[in-house]
Amino acid sequence: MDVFTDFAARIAEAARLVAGDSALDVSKVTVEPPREAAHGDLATNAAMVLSRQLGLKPRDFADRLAAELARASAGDVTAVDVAGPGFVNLTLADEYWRGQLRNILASGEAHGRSDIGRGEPVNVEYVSANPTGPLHVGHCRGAVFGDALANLLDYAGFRVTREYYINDAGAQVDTLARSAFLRYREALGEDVGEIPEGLYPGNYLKPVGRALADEFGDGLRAMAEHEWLPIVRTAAVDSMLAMIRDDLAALGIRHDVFFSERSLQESGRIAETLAYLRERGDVYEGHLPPPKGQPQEDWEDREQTLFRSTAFGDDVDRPLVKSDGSYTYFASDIAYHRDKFERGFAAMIDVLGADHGGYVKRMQAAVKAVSGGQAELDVKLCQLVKLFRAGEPVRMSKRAGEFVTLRDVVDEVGRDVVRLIMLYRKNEAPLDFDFEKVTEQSKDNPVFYVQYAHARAHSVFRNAAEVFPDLRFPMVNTEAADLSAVAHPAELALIKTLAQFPRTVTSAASVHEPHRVAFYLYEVASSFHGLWNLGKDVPQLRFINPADRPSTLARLALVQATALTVAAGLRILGVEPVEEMR
RNA sequence: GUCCCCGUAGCUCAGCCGGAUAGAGCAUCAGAUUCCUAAUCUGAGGGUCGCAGGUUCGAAUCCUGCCGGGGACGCCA
Repeated sequence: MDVFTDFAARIAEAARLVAGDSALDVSKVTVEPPREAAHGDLATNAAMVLSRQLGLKPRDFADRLAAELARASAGDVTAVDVAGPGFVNLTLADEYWRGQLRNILASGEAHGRSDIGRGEPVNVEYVSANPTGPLHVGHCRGAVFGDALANLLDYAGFRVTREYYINDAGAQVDTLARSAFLRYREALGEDVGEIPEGLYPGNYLKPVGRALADEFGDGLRAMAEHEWLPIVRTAAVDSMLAMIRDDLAALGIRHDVFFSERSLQESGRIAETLAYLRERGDVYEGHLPPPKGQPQEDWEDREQTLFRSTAFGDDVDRPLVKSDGSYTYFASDIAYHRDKFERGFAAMIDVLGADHGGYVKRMQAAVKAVSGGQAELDVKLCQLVKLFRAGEPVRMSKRAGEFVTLRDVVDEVGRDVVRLIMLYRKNEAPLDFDFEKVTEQSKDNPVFYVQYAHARAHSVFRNAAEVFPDLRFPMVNTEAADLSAVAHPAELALIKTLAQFPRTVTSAASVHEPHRVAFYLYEVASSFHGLWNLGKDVPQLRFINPADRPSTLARLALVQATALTVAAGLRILGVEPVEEMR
């Protein structure tokens, strides 16, 4: 059991005993590492939080709580202090921390795994880019974020489904089809000249045209558009999706479900959903005030089909049917999220670009409406990534078809670099991505700093195996190891940092913020590199001591716990923990 | 006009479901290598946490209003 879970239980028990109330509500009690190391190893706010409901002064309750904790945990706790407004600070015995080290080693690759999710299903939808071309760099961040979040939730015990919504029903895929049809004619030998404005100019449609020519010969050319368009559209969308899957695979991303918007329409699910909502009074015919902001030339007042999102916290009601009679994107999305709910997801997460900020309230309103308040949607918005090369912004022109693709970035700097850099920032903060900087091999590059900690640990193992040829990775038999040589404050500090991993995972998972894991890993790396360097000043602290096998084994246990913690964290982020960097 | 995000050290950013003297990296300055990888480490200086109120034992963190930056606002998805 990790230290925080352990002592949360002990403190709750002590508090109930002192209060003489076995049903005392301890939900607001926290156990955390104090900011100041001088305050000990653990601090709890129990006295401040509980004293009011007991009619006691915080300090008085704290004194009694401290005495009880000192009594009940005598072997594990070396000091209990009451400080400030009523904090109870605990200092734990070195042997307790060595026990934590033993626990970490026993957990092995599963260190930090937890069951706070209790196997509950969570649906994480991410990427969901239009299937009209290759993924560009803008998709990168949401892709990596969504994937790491899914990993994180999985590690915290949720049953995660990774989902991609294919927008294959709008006007854009028709444009795609027309663009592909042009390439088809080109493949048949026609000179099509410049790709007209409004069609997709990219070369990536040429293979689609070629494939159509191979399959149909010039058979499509004789058809009317309404005949060839569905055929070409299907072929083009399928081809784009295959390309997108390839791009995602290059980033180490694989979705469980690809969900087609068109399938919703064709199965009548949208109409059915709107009927359901209409029955409940959440869909009605009405008028909307003109949109504010940018004046819209072609706006005209008309009666239309609206979703009563204001009943669920949105600012205005939202249209569901366009003037041409087709459904709005929002209408399909409502049906889609209803489908998620009916597939058993009460917890949904959508990862979107920051430009979709205006969409959040209505979507959350919709999820409430279609689930009868049973489901909750969290929308994670990812801010823009600005590309730089040696400090100079990289210019892109989408119209000319000149944009940096996700593949370009991955091919140039590597998947691990892309992933860790994208995750080394809060999702809603903008991110500068400099091709030069992110591949720099120095400590100001967190990718290398963290990777190197893991590689360095394995370098130690390799060296240890030369000194003690019977040893091989994993170096330490957990049960048998005598850890008493691990006693220096810097070594214990590293254990304390490693012991925070489970807590980091659960808190990051519960707030849906994978970047916390990335920052934590940097902290572990820093503590480890520091200890390594201490071996220069204090040779006895070196991990490998040829003259002293027992202490070497104890140190190797610490190094191994570090390596497996870093590896576990990196795997959550989807980064490969490398064993050597030369 | 309304809504969302951001505003913390010279720079880039953590910390934000309330906790004690607000942290890290870069940059600056001063140091460490007969060494398990110097791709590293140690130390120093550097702050009205945008501003003003409020909530409370306690606010960078929660609430309200303002200022500044970005984004969104029926028939794009």
